[in-house]
Amino acid sequence: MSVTIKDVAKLANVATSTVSRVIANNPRISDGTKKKVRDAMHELGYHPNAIARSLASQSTQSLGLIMPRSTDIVFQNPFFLTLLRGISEGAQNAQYTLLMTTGKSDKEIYDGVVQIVQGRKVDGVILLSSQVEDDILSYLYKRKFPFVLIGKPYKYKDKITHVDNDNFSAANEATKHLLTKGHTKIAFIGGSRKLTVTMERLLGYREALETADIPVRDAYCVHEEFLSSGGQEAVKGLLDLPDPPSAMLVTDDLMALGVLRVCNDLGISVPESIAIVSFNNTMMADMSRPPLTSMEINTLDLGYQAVTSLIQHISQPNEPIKRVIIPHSLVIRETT
Amino acid sequence: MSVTIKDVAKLANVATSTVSRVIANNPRISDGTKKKVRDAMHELGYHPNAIARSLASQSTQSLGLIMPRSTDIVFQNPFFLTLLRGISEGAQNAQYTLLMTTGKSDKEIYDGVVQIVQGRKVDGVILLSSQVEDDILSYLYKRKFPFVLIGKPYKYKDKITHVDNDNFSAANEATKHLLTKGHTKIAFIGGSRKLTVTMERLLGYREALETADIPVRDAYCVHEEFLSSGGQEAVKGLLDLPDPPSAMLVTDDLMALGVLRVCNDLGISVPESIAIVSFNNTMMADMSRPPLTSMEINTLDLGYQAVTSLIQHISQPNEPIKRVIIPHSLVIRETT
DNA sequence: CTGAAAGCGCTAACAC
DNA sequence: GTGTTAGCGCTTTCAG
Repeated sequence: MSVTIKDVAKLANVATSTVSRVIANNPRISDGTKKKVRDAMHELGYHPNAIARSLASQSTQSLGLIMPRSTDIVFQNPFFLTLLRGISEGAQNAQYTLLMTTGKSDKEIYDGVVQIVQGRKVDGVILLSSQVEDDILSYLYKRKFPFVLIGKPYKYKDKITHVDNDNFSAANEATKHLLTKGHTKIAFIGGSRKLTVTMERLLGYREALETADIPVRDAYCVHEEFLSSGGQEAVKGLLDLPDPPSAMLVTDDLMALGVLRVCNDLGISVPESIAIVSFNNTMMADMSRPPLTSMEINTLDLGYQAVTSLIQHISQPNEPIKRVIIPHSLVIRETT
Repeated sequence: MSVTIKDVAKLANVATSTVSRVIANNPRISDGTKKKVRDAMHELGYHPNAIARSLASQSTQSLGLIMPRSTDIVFQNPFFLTLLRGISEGAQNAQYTLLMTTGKSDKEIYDGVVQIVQGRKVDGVILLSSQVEDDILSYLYKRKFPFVLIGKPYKYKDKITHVDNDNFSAANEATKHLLTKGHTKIAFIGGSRKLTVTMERLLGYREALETADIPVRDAYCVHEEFLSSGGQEAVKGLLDLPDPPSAMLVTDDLMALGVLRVCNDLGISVPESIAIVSFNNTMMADMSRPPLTSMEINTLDLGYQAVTSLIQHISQPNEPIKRVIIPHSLVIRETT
């Protein structure tokens, strides 16, 4: 097999425990032996076995990444790529590696989580987005396993470290932007009703309308997947209405792109006939024709802060639960 | 601590080795004891510790994912997201989990690799793209560590399992497409010259021109990063030429989008004044205005086949080295 | 400041 | 079929 701590100990004429201490850079070891041991390591090309270390020290220097939605969907959205970039930067900075589990069905995903959590393959877990009834979240919470949620928990709000935007306000402001543009018939195209983020944004949207004394119409609120096709479906339904909306609040750029495409195909001019405000402000918002007015939610930060909070939570489990709110800002382009 | 194999053994009145065998579903165990042990596991809520298993069995059921380019760049390109989807599907199907290491500098990335490889955190590694002189590739090759390359190795071609497109032919066909459209002044906008994929495509491009008796001009060949900004830089330089090209072969959609943007800003009509053929056929090719003619390289398959090959290579190390070529096809849209 | 020795939780010969 | 036992490679008391 490969070279172990024993070989190093033998060559350096010390005990294995001393070698171990040198690896951990224990200050109680004299500089002399430190050098001796390090030389031996070099000579043998020694590199510590992380697995053995993990077993003995009960820590892995890995973080789990859980996507509680089918990978089919998540992996098609550039939003996720940016989030991943933020997460990976944070992990890299703290010398953690990332372990991903994925799955197509809820069961597959859940089993994957159990495997890495109970299998102790990770020191903590990042949960991307939460549902109203979230099995995985409950599982982690009950086991008291360190985790951070990107999004807002439905239950145990002040018992779960989470990183989120103020989605109520963001949607509220986005809707108001549309109102100031003179729109009164504003539709809401959101993701699944099971997601807390969707519900938050829906509330923000409703509040804006109510404040403006505009009745909220159920027919104007549709829910689809965060895909271009989702946006297409949604807008088709809305345009078929006897009294179609003149503006739409779309909670994802990819969906908005679908909306835009349908409008384009139907010869509906944007923003003249239909105004659109979108969410996430991904690269696509800037690239589309016309460029999308989109809510910047600072996705990169969302990911980065999530890892940072998680690592802090792991190293100081007794610190109080943290809640980080990432700022948002509307980027106005040409669809409004 | 949590419940271990010993607790199960005690409750079921068997030896730990028996429990271990039940976990591995060893056929030599009688159905009776199997049931007895499983019941005990259930009762205690036992779940095997993956780390301990790994240490004892010298296998982790994890695969490493190495991005040999700065994450800043990779994580901005939707191409990568699709690749990741393919990889993750393959891994999931085979019950492997994915471990990602990233880094900003070459050194960071290299150190990350050493850490997971020598640290034995993974059973094998997927290397995304290769450079002409590739330290990481050499390292893995010399250590005889199981890995698969997505792309073409510069050295040891038939000693390294790799999954790739026929990039020479792909670029060749793309160029010929432009030639048949009547273009003779065709530029090449590619990625870094260090990447084998760039060099392959450049060769395919040159061969097409030479066959058509068109001299290859060095000024027409530019190399930039796979970013929108890279495309913008490139096209600006080309348009400043005394005799600017009328068509461009761009080896990435994101770059092509940058090209398109500059053309748009300058009032240059596409495809009338400048024709563009791009590569990768990501979602963006379809979304851009005008939609990009782009080379479909079946990115999802590229990722999926890579994992499959790697897993096979791990389980049967003595099988011959495999080389998988994923087909390509030009998707003609409105930029040519 | 350093060494001896007991484990971390599991697997895999080797017995019987 | 099942138990005994010796590790996997490292960390961490406890001595000294």
